[in-house]
Amino acid sequence: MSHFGRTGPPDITDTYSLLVLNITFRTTADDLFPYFDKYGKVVDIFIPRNRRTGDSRGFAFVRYKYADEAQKAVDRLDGKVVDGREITVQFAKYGPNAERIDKGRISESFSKSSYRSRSRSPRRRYRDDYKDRDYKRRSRSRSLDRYDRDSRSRDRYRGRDRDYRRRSRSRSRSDSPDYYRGRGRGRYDDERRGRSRSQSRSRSMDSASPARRSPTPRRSASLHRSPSPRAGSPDRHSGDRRSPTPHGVSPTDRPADSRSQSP
DNA sequence: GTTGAGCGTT
Repeated sequence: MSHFGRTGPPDITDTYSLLVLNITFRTTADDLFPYFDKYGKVVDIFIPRNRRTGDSRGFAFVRYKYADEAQKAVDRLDGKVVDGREITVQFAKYGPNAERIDKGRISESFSKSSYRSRSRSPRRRYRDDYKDRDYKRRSRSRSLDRYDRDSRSRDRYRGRDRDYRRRSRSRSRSDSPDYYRGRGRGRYDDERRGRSRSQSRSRSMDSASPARRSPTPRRSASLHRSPSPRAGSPDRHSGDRRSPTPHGVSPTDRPADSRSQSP
C-alpha cells in the first residue's frame, strides 16, 4: 500500500489515471493516498521525481479502478488544499507508454484507423522542448538555432509560455546563465549540465572567438572597489572618512556629492 | 533550506 510506484505499474489496462498538479515538493504518494482513497479505490499512485536528486517534480499520478470514482475525485479534490498547497486534479491525457488515454482510461488497444488526428498536443511539447532547446543550443551553432526557432514557430505557443521562453533565452545569452539557476528549474539541471559538459569542447570550437574574450576588466575593478572597501583600514574609528579613499574611488567620481555634504 | 509550469516508473 505504501509502495506506490516502487515496483512499477501493476496493471494500467483497466485503470483510470488522474494527474495531480500543483502539489508541494514534499508531498508523497502516501500523503495523497488518503485524500484520493476516500473517494474511490486507488490502484496506484506514482510521483515522478528526479532520478538523481530524488526530489518530487511537483505533480503526481493517481490511478483509480473505476471512472466514476475518478471523476468524483477530480470534482472533489480539484482545488483542494493539500499540505498547504492547492492541488489540481484532472484526467491524465498521456500514458506512460506514450499511448493515448481516453477520459483518463488507458486504452492501448486503440487503432490508428479509428482516430488519426484528433488534436495536436500543444502541452506535450513543453517537456520535450526544454530538453531539446538546451541540447540543441549547446551542440548546434547559432545558425541552426535560429532555424529551429523558426521551425517551431509554426506551432504558435500560448501567450505567457512563449514570452517566458523567449525571455529566458534572451537573458541567458546576453545577461548571464545564472538566471536559470536562480529561477529554479533545477529539476533538470542535472541533464543540462551533463550535456553542456560533454559539448563544452564542441561549443568552444564553434565559437572560435579567441580575441572576443574581454570580460571588461575595467568594470570589474570598479565593481570590486565599491563593495569591498576593506583595502582601506578596518579601524576607521578616527572619524576621518576621507582617509580610506586615497586613490580615485572611480572614474566617475561625484564631486557634486562631496561638495553637497560639506557646505 | 529555496523553486511552481506541467503529463509517468518496472
